[in-house]
Amino acid sequence: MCTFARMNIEHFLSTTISKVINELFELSSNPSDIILQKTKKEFEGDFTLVTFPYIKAAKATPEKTGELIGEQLLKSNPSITKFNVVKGFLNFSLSNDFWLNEFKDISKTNNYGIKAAKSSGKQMMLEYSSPNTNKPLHLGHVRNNLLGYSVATIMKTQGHDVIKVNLVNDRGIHICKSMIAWKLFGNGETPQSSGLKGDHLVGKYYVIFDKEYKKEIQTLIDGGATKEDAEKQAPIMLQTQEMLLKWEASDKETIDLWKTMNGWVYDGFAVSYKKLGVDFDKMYYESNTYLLGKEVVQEGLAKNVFYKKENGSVAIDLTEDKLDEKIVLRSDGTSVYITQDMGTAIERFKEFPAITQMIYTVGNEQDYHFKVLFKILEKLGYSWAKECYHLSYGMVELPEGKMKSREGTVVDADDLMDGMVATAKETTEELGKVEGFTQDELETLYQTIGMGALKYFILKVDPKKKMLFDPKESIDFNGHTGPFIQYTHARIKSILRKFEGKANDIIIANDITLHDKEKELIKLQYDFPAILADASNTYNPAVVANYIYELTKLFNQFYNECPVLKEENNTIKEFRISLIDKTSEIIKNGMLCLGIDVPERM
RNA sequence: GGCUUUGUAGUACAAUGGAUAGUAUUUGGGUUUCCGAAGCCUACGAUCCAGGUUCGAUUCCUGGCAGAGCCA
Repeated sequence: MCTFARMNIEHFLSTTISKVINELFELSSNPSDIILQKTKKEFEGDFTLVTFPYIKAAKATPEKTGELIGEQLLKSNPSITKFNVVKGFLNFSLSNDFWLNEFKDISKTNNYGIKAAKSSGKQMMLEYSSPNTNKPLHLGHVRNNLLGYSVATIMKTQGHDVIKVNLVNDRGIHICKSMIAWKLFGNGETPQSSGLKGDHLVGKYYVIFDKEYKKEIQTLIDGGATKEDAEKQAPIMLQTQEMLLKWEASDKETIDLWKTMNGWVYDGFAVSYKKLGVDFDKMYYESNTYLLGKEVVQEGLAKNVFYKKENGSVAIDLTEDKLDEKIVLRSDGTSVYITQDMGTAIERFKEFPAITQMIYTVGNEQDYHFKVLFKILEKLGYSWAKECYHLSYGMVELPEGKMKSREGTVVDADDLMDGMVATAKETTEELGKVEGFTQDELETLYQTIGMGALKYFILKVDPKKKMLFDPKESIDFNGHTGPFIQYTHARIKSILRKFEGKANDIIIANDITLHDKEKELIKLQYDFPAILADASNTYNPAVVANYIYELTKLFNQFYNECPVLKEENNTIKEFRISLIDKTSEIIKNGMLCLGIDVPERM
């Protein structure tokens, strides 16, 4: 019964309760109708049943109804030892032995809560990062990368085979802007000659383009041109458009420059990705995929899903679906973004026929775009369209509002990460607890703590919501933060190191009376698998982040009240060692789901 | 202008339609001869406004107000 109960405490309680209320009140409820919740801390009990829904059938007050059900529960299941009623809430407790047995099962399970790799038989593809090769990564990309990586990791804990992919936007007019500016003003500057990181170097010329473009526009306006004309006629813009045409015509010189500059960017990105700790199973490049989708337009026309307009462009009418008309092919025959997205999706499902989900990690500014994309795919008759999901996340805002690259208000990813690591170093040195670390270990530690702070700060927020980042106020290392959790993990490991024996070898005794905090820890540990499943189903790392914080905080409370190494009763001491050993494992695995490492010492 | 979305302590974040709305930070107080004080304990402080549905609304619906995004 124990194993069964461990997997399904709620289920077995619901079954019991359903039976009880059916008998008492002549109802015909199913276990799935029973709404159970965890009892709030302020009240005594483990689980709570809200009795308001049954007062009519019971023909009694909420209090009386709770009493009736509670009495019956006590009789029907020996694991239920007591109950209390507060208004319409029936709180009941499970026995000491029940929870102790619960922990025995948990402690025996290696990597508790995490399913074996690829055990679910489901394969899915998750796209994230998707940078442009005309500028370095900034804070917005950081959120995207951390979110995508974390969701992929969380889904892997459910036994899914997750293919992480990156679709690099490596072509187009914006790429040509950097190229033109470099050609005109670069004097042959390279990452080697200037010591600038490749992506930053290219980004620099993107900014130079913009400045020059504005200057030329102003000159034209001063010469009497309208703003609109000036924007079209600025020489540097004409040159850029010419360059794009040359690129599309595979002009050798243009392609060579493009390859060279993109190469610089990729070298730069590789460094940033490594610092971020993210990786990909497959790279896609828009220069290879941008022509995809044109056949799909023909297909759509043949199926009468698309129609030709008078000016020759091709469109789809989505007004019935509360969306607008969408152009899928311009009158000049060139495709738009959504055309290549359609083509790319179709290609991917051909290439990976087994995938059951296609997840796009893209900011919420593209909500409409993805609604349209998925709807079009559905109308074209692709059955997998319903398996496409837009993992939409909110913008990262600064105190003064949105980041704007042209106004120089972006928070650069590399600067941010370096700053965090430097702060970690300062703080660690101030606290001075790192005797015996080698220089390499110290560098790793600063990296771990600094990145832990940054990653946790970003991932603890619900992805759907926008979040605020104030560069002037450095990210905290105390309280609800990554370093707090890392520190707690290090403390536990310190205790375990001092324990003369192996936590794994401990056989937990049967006659232990649990301390309140011990019981709470077991109850919270029990939740871990459900937390991971929930986070996976809702694509939400914040669920894991907040859970791990709760667990960590609870451990600290426990540790404050219950001695471990100093406990004189050996049975209790060993139980506690086992309890904190499991706690540290869950903290570690939970943090790994967020892409955060936890140190053994800090 | 149309569509989407968000409004919770000074600040930043939580809360399957449920109990006295949690947590961090800030500020005040306490805590270390004792397993790691980046800790623990304690105090102060909030649901944008007006209706509606419900036994019960931060949550769902309608209308305002404010911010953000998308589309022209």
